[in-house]
Amino acid sequence: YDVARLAGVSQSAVSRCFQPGASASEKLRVRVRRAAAELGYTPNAIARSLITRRSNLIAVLISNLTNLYYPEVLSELSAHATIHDERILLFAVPQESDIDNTLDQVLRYQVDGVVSAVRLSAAQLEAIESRHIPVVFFNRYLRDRPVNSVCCDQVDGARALVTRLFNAGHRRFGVIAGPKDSVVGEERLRATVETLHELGIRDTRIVRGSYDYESGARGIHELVKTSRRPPQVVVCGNDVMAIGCMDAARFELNLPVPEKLSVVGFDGVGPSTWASYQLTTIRQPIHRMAEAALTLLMDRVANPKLPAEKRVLAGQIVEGTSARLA
Amino acid sequence: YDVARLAGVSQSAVSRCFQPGASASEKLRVRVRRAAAELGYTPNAIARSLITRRSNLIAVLISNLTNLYYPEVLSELSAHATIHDERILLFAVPQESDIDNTLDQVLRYQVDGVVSAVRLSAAQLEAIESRHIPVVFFNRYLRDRPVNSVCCDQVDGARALVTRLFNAGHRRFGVIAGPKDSVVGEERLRATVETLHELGIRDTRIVRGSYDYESGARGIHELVKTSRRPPQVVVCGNDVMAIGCMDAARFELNLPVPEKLSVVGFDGVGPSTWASYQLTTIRQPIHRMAEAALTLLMDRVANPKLPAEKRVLAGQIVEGTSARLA
DNA sequence: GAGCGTGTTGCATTCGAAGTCAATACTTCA
DNA sequence: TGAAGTATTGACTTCGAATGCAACACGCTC
Repeated sequence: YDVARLAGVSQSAVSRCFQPGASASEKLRVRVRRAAAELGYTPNAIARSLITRRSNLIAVLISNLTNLYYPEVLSELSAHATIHDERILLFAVPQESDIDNTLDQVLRYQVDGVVSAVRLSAAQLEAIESRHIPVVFFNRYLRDRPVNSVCCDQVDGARALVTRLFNAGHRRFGVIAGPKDSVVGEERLRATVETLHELGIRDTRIVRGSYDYESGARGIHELVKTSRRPPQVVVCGNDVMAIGCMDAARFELNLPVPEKLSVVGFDGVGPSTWASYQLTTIRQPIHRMAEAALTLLMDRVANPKLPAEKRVLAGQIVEGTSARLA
Repeated sequence: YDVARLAGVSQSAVSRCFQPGASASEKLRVRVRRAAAELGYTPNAIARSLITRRSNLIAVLISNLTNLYYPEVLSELSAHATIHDERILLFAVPQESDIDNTLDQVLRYQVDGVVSAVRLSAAQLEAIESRHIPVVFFNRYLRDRPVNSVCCDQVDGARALVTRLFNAGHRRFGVIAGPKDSVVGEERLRATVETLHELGIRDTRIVRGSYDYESGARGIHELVKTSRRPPQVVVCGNDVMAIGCMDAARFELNLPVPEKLSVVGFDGVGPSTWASYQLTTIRQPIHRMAEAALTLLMDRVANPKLPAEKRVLAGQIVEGTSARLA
């Protein structure tokens, strides 16, 4: 401010010129703005947030950026953060193990809020919230504790999809599930298995993957190898595994999709619509989810006493050609 | 600090306990640390950077996160930033138009440096550097001005690849190039065309795309439609367009790849290795490039007087099955 | 023209941490 | 034991901006 002060005539009242609500005459505003422009002055957000106690920074915790799904999430989060005049402090957590170090950094930067697409323990969550920093989980939550979260509905979509697959005549189901530590993944798995039970199908084979292409390919190999007859349909924990599964089925196992094998996925990422796959999947309304996450967060910034809230948005079945649904 | 001060006995000397180089007795350190732990104290990075004039924040400017290539870049940048004890302030620029607003925010946050994967005008660059904030371009640079940048070599890779395609017997070439504002894209286009000229091929058809799947598909349609005979090989400006091109050729134009049409791309993104594509491409050493970018940047933070430097890393040809190279 | 209300502006303080300098405490050696 | 030297510590200032409060100016009414 010194600069502008010397340039113009007044002093730290320059501050008011850069704030909409402050009382400052139009004359002063013009003069100050001109001086600021001349000296190339830019307000210092760091200093401002020191006194304001608002950094306009939101920490986004994401695990694996190469996962196709997360970049879309990040992109949407960024867009909505901008709307709320917040900047994104990105933490790409390499290993679940060093989350504690990451969280330490999050706290140091006095962020206004945290959007976490990675798993946090109750203790870790508590460490953040005890600083009165609101946290919103993205497609995650904690079982034994109310938390703010935005999720895509797993259950309804899975039930509907499985039922349609059943009605189309499929009887031998296989599942390539995600890792056990994914709460939504487990929910989806459970919904699938339960629905099959209700339909009278009990011998569903389940293998685990890690949400990447290779584990989808490994998964279908395993399913084929360990059963007398290959499955007629494979329900995959996400699109990327479904794609890996399709490729392996077609090119390595001689199981044309969808003639001999139906494959369905989950997420609705970009490549699922590519002509080679045309995946039948459940698309997450990422745009809406990001919007909800930011709104939830900013509401809690404005009013910290709001109770925890979980918003569940419905996924939408996208009918591709990777599964016979007729 | 108040907290720790009240808890322990001393006052702002607590600061020294959290710095390695400061003089503080072991006894004090222990006592302070215990008090800090008890009160859940975390140093305030904002306040620190106000006096230190180091925010430990690096702005990363990225245009289109859904582009497959950029998430990998971002992931690597993040990893290397952590090594240098820097955090990433992410700016996903939606439109080239409002870069100025974005840059204004960058300046407000007193970032230590900027990594830009988006196009900046000379004036915009000047606006940043006049604040003594070093800038490193990622796969971009300015023609008429020396700037720090890390690029993947376009020319050598393109020449080698085109020559091999020629030697394999291809004569009718098509190009699906990127948009004109991409400096590296233009360089690659030029290298391709020049090499073809030297090989005696002058009637290469060129169409423009926008680096996404659809424009790859549109591109091959256009190439086929506007020539008497379809090209034997298509050189695409990036992998995603190459994939779009392959799918359209196979499923819409009845041009099996690689039997009737060879396709090559550029980048080496994850999906290029998927069994459906097995793209022949030039892989960018993203890990090394990110490392170089951060090193370049941090060197300039430590010593602002270092001259501009451009680091060009060689791309590596990945031989898939999408092109006959024999 | 005095009194009053409203709108501007300046002064001084505050945020949390770092660093300077001076004042101690402690160590070592003669 | 005392002097010199070193290690540790505290008081105070600084960074840049925001804000409460006081001071001031202006316009209005009676």
